[in-house]
Amino acid sequence: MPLRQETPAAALARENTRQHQEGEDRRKSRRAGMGRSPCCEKAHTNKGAWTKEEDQRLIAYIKAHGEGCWRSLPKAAGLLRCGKSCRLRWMNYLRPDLKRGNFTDDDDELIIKLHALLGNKWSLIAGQLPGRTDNEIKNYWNTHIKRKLLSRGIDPQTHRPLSGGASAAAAAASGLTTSNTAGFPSPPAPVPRPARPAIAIPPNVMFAAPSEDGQSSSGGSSDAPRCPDLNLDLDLSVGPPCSPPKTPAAAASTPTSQQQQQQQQRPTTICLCYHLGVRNGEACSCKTTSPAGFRFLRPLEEGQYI
DNA sequence: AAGGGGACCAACCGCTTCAAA
DNA sequence: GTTTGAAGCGGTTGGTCCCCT
Repeated sequence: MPLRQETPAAALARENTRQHQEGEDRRKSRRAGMGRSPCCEKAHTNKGAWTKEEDQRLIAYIKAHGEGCWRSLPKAAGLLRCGKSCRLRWMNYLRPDLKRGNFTDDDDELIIKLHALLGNKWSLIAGQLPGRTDNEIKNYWNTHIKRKLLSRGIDPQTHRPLSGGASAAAAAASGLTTSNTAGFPSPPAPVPRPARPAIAIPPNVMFAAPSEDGQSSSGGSSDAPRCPDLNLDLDLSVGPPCSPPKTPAAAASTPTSQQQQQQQQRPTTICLCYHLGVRNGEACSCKTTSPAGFRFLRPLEEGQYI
């Protein structure tokens, strides 16, 4: 699967070369076509590619003071960058625990399964792949895995078979998706904003393929594109189970106050996220912690799927 | 050898979420 | 309960590299 292997040394060399070639002029003009004014109030913040010196300053500062308070970091570190830019650079490129290099086939499959479960929640997916960043996985998805799935006849958004053969593949490739017909819950569509997933997956979670009729089919036939092999035992819930997800059509409509009331009246269940080490709000919206140490899961919102 | 086009990926923007005031 | 600002996230852009013709 590797298309372009790049060693760290090569990457550095490439980076240095690139930095050399990039002058102030290009830096200034680079974003000329893009939207609103920068997030930072400073007119004199640098943009574009980071220089080696900037990288070193950022690394040195974070080594000395740790991460945090990105807003004030640039000034403290002597960088003419906005905090967001510093954070991004650190998270996506400079962090020492980053793993560079190609994704393995196992990584591919894991990403595909996680995407089937979580949708475009790249940060959550990245959380299951140590050393990988959300940006990296997002790029990798868009450049490799999408194509891989399309070649298998699978819609990368819905993870379901494309109907209509080549024409459907072409449609998917052009950003169109075919309708779902198999009744398997699809991951949240990207637009509008994907639904917040309610469950976070630890790295050791095993996936078992549910078949169309709800039976496990982990050893089943294999040519057909497989739905995500999710074997999440959710029997931990206390009290009656949550209401089943509504249809996508229902999900599309904005909740009325009556719906919101009903939502509030739904029973609570134990939030797995708490035990999985997911930060508050990262995989669910629950906030409270019971005296017994459990956080309670806010039931799925309209249109949310697990 | 040169040019074109696709692939790759760093970095940006805009939006949402969250917590403090 | 409301406001505000920082942090974080996802979508998108555009420069560079590489392969093919």
